[in-house]
Amino acid sequence: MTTAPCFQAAMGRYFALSDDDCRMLEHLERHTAPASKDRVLWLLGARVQNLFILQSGWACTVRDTGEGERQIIELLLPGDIIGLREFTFRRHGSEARMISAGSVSTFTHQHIVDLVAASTSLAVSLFATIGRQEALLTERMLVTLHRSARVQVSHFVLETYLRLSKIQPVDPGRMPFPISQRLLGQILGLSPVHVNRTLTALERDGVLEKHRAHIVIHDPRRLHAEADFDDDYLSDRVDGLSERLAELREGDASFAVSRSGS
Amino acid sequence: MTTAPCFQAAMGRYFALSDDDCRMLEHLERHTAPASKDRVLWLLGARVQNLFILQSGWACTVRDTGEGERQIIELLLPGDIIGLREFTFRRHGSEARMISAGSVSTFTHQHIVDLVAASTSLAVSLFATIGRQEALLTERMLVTLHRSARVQVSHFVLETYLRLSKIQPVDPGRMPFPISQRLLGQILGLSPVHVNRTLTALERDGVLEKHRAHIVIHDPRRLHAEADFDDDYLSDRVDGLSERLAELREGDASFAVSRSGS
DNA sequence: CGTACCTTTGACGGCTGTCAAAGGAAGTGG
DNA sequence: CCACTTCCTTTGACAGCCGTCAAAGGTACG
Repeated sequence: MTTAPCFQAAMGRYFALSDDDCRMLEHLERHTAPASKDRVLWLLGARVQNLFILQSGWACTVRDTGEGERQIIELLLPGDIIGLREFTFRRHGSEARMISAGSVSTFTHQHIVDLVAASTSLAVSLFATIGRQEALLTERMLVTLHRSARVQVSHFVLETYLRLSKIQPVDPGRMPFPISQRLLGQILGLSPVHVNRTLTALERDGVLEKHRAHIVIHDPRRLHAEADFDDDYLSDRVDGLSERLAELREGDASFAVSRSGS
Repeated sequence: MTTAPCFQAAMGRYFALSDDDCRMLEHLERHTAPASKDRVLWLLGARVQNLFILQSGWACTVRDTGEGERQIIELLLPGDIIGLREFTFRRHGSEARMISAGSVSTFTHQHIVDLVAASTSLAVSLFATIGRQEALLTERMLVTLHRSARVQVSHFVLETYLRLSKIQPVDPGRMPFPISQRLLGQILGLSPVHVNRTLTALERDGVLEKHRAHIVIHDPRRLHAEADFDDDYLSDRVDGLSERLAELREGDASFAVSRSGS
């Protein structure tokens, strides 16, 4: 039951947080419990209530698409917040479940409102977080719609490698990857058969080597080229907002004042 | 230079806004100017600075995908805010441009910070807005990855019809639709040739009839079936948050207080 | 009246899905 | 420690949706 401030680190990626901000984030991570593989965090159609912070292990949100097919919408890694995109909805439009065993912190959607009310910088950090998650989704869509299966697989592996590297050092020669070929197909919208053919080809060409729960990246540069990768969308850089936050903190409410009515 | 409170109406979809909130939104819509067809609002890679409220006309955000192909990421209709998903980024990961002539209100990303600082209910409404935009993207991805071109086209037309209907009455027999077949292909990830074949088939079967700038929906119910449509993701219903906002407004900061202690 | 863009149609090819079956690897219970 | 079950991986054959290429007709606009 570690209380590694996983989420604090993630939220602090965009700009420095105050001590008060950190205390509030700690509060969110207070109720942490282990979660087994395949543990369901919420079901499709369930009333929105709880959000989660993934402390360890991998998770995903997923939708069934008629005819028994499933599509993974987002892959969540440690430090990610689960449910932010849906916290203003009445009911969940997806299912959320653990991919591997791990642990999650639980809190309610009303806590998010409290956070937003209490701290502008945390609110903006949440916008930054949701924006990054959406950028992942956008990039996935671009790749799945316009690139071959080979590029898709390469792109996803590299993206995941880069995301993981942000939260912990990762050895390209042995990167954690608890994703079966079937699941990989559900992430990319490919059939498991074709995923297998693609992986076999990538292994034959010495690009990477997928094992049951890890991947060997033989040549990161080669993979980068295979994936035709442009990593702008993974950037945590924010611009011009921290300055504005500082001004607001110092009482310059030039705009905010004008609201309360002349 | 109308000051139709287009955006206020959109922001008020989730829960009632106070007079102060409305005044602040008016402020955002102060600088409104006409925008011609194909007017570029920002370019890929440009520094993030301005956001826009689409007062009239249609717009989109778009990405080039190598090899001269383009993918429309989101379609923006009157009342939509343009740039919210990227306002915490340093540079734009997309291009934004007008699809048809219209008018837009312009303000800076720092204004969003001011808004969030000044009003919790507006901040939460912004989260609701960004969440709905992301839901559109998710649904588009599910349909494009797993359904035939026929379903994709039907789904998109119906979705657009329902979105439009939320902001103005729409006659199914003559719905505005300033989208060329080429553009429709860029939205769905299909070739213009195949879009044409699909539309031809849908017209032959009496489902709809696309003209240069409008669509005739012969039988909405039939279209609904063709699209295998589930409109949950278009819901504006929010749950449990307005109550919390009211409590906070009345000074109940039970959570916010507990943060700084024990 | 010409230019540019949009729409339409046909032929052809390929990437990827489906179906089917067999071999492996991991976990379970006796 | 072994049988059994279940899931994952692998391979082959075949089909189909959709992209590409090409060309012609239509429509708006200057």
